[in-house]
Amino acid sequence: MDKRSVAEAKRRLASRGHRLTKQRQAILEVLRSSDVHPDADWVYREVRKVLPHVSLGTVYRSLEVLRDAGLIASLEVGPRRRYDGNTSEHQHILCISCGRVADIHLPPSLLEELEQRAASEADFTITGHRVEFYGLCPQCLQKSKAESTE
Amino acid sequence: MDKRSVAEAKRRLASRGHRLTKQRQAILEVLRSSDVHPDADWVYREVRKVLPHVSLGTVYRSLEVLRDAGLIASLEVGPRRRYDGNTSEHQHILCISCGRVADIHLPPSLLEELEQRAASEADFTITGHRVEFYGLCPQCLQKSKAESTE
DNA sequence: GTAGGTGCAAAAACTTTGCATTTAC
DNA sequence: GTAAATGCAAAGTTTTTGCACCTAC
Repeated sequence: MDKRSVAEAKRRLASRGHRLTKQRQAILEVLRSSDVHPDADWVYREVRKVLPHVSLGTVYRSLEVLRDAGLIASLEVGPRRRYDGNTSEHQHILCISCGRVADIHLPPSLLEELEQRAASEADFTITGHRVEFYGLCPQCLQKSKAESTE
Repeated sequence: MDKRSVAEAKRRLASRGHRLTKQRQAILEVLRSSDVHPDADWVYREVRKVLPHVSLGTVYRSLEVLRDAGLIASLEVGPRRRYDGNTSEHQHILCISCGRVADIHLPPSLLEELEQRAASEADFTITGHRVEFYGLCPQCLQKSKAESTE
């Protein structure tokens, strides 16, 4: 993680009364250098390669703090909570066969229309949305095709 | 639950090698007569009013079987899995303050456009989507307004 | 009659928490 | 220096499972 990123992370955490510890920095680095959208346990196992004594409790606590500070994002595709080092607005698609998650970028105008429609339907004040897709990734599609022609 | 519904449930379950037990029928009735989008434990407590000896394990197993048979739907807004007796295509909005879930109906054309956009972005074969919103329900909006003017 | 389902209780899976000690600022 | 954070372990919450007995078909 470069100097600028460290400073920015420190700033964002400090604004909420938190600190950038080496554990949190390691978690950030692990998440930002991967695109697997992992769960807490995966992060824990990766961080332990760098900080062997980190605890699972710290990973859970740090993921929450980092997410509240807007430094990472969380998603709930599937049964357990997963995390994403990429906080820019984007959507996900989950492979129903292998569990892999890929990124998708929908046009902001379409998302805006979505929220407007929802707002006019419900009496709610909308603060956010979640748009996810399910399907078969190219590899699993191949596999299922191969199996059906056996 | 009327005769027709029972027959339909029986048919759907039978097609997958399952049976319509009195426990499953009670679970279906509880879900269909409510719009709270409850979790397994709520269903358990409701069903126990009718069948006092039902077990939580049976509720979990039945909810899965009923969902796989298409007789109910599940949603993952929030930390635990919730269920919906209404299986017709619709979306949900979750109140971030009180946890209440309300139904929304987006135009099919908009959802279609969404899937088409996603399909053209990812290499996946899309089989489904999940569109959810977050916000404040009218009651909680009132409350937060009242608090901020205190 | 029999495959599928149930109740019960134990276990698994995931996440949170209390506390003495350490550390970032 | 001190408030925040950590490691460790224990506990909490939600969900799944093994098994002997039951029941829908």
